[in-house]
Amino acid sequence: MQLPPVVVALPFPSSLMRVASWNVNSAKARLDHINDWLAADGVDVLLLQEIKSQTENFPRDLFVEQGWYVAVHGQKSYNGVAIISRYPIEDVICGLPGDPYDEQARYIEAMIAGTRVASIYLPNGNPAPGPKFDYKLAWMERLYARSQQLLEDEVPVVLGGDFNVIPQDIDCYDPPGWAGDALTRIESRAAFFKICYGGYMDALRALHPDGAYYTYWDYQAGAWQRDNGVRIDHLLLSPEAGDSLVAVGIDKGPRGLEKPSDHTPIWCELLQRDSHAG
DNA sequence: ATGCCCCCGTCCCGGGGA
Repeated sequence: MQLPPVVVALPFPSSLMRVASWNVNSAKARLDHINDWLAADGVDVLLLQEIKSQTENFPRDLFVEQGWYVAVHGQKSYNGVAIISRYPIEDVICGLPGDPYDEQARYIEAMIAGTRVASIYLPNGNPAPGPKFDYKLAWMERLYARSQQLLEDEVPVVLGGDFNVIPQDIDCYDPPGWAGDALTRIESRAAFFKICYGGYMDALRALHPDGAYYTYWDYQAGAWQRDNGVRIDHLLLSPEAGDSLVAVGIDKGPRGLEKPSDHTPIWCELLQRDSHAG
């Protein structure tokens, strides 16, 4: 005897919110790629890193004219982060709290459709050991503190960006070759997992616990053609966001274009159980 | 062991990236 299909009625209207992160290695040099990807992907919130432009020079109007909301935290030449959203952006914080003397534009955070999102460009830290590695670890400790603060609000939180951490050897094409690097050192990995064990889910590993998934391929030595990649761009989800995770993936398309960024987007889809989105 | 490649600045090299 055939059983009738099970119908699950959700208590509230629901929709999906698609959040992506992309280190574009210069917003100006990648403007066409960004525009094309926004149009083609159906993304709702795009977290950008390494825009390499001052806040006032970011091509904000180009996106606003197409109906996007934009928040930017930039600086001259280096670093710089931004958020491009289909929904209004509220309550913006520029700069990672915890060090008023830190002038590097590596963090922007905002509320979008009931979800708290952050675009993160974590310091590289090479050469290690050294002052740049110390800066990286101090920055990660501040990020941990901020991540804990954000849990108190009990809202969905997405910490997305270029973390410059290769969490496990499986996330690297050549672990011995990367031994001792600031991206694989035990201190960097410990700081990354401290955030995770503090209550955040690595979205990609939550749904794909095994296998190699890369988000970055060096420009040099044919790394892309040889698939010599590493996984350093991550989406970390608070419990409220993790509970609603339905899909996650890496879009390798943009890395194969002409004049690409050396990173490619990582995205996730969250089920929205309220009326904010969609 | 080093550099390959790419982007920025007021610029034809050097710093930074990872």
